[in-house]
Amino acid sequence: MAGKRERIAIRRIDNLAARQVTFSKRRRGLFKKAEELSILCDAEVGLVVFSATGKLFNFASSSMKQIIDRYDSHSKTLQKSEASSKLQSHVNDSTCVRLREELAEASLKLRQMRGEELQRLSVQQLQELEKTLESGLGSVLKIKSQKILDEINGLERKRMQLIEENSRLKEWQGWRCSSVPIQKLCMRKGSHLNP
Amino acid sequence: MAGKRERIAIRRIDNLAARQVTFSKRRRGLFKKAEELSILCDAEVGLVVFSATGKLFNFASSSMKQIIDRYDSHSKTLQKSEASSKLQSHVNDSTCVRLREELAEASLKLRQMRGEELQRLSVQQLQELEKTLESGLGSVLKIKSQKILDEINGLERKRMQLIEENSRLKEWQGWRCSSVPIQKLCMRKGSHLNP
DNA sequence: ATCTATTCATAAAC
DNA sequence: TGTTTATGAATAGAT
Repeated sequence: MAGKRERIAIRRIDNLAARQVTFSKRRRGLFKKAEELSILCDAEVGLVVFSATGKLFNFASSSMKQIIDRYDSHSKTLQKSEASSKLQSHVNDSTCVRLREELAEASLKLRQMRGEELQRLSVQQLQELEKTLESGLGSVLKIKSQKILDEINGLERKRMQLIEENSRLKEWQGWRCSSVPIQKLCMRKGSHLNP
Repeated sequence: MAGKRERIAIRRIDNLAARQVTFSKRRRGLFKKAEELSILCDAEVGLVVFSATGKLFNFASSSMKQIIDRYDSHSKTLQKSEASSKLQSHVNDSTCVRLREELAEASLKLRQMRGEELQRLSVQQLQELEKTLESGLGSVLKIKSQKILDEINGLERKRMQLIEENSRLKEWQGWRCSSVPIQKLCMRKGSHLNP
């Protein structure tokens, strides 16, 4: 028979063998779920695990480098000094530096527009942001309703076309039933302006 | 009643709302399991997730910087100790290209949030943008009123301090006018608990 | 590694 | 978002 499973407390497993077994099982589960999340929800996921024995396991929905870079640009309290030697050369490239700075600023602004990291803004800056957001929202609403109207009009136009085509088909059918010679039928069919 | 749960296929969830709900739920589950693994098995775990909307979520059993550094030192098969300048510049170029792309995307998003270049967005995308803006606006308003309240409280505190100081000064003046010897005045002035 | 009994996670509905 | 419920999944313990 199999084991009577019990709930376990979340604290370090003392027994080495049990700990290793659990590590294997749960690590697989964790990586599977990480991948599922990235696929199901269109998210970028990076997962790095070092076992107690120092072995590396990792998963990245895109590439780990890209994810780490993106992470760095988000949590950009850190400065150039901390970059790994691999990245040093990039930092020394003036174009890259400028791009990084611009990107950092742009993503800060984006995050602020999404309502994050507002604490260090002054009341006046918040007021400006509020105005910007309100005006943006206004434009979005305007364009949205415009698009919806367009869609409705498009559908209406198509409906009318179908009605027209329908009546033409009915007319055709009427002529067919009354045994009109093909030639006359063709003439009639072509003369839209002369019903 | 609750739902009759069915298994779901692991592929991108098309419906936006369902995708967001699933993202929230599974993200929590994933982070919980990441933490449990690190505690149970004494492993070093780093997890980074970017939602489809660009929001960052992360967990690190120690510190993310430490984990990334350790990851870099493990995964560096391509050491740059004496890498050719060709390879260097290539890496640099591709980094720049990526940075440019990210910057372009970020500034497009910014402009769209400000209400520009909305024409090529679908109604659904506009709807998402609308939600984001509304939620951002909500946060801005919240933080703003919070800050204003803080300012008011600060002013009130200062006002009270001034009133207190004022009454002390008046008292002093009273003593001065009644020609109290300086010594007594000083004693009295120091004894705040004994007016 | 394989097998269950059980706990846990979560899809659907509200 | 939070809650509930029925069900699918993960996994602890045993083999």
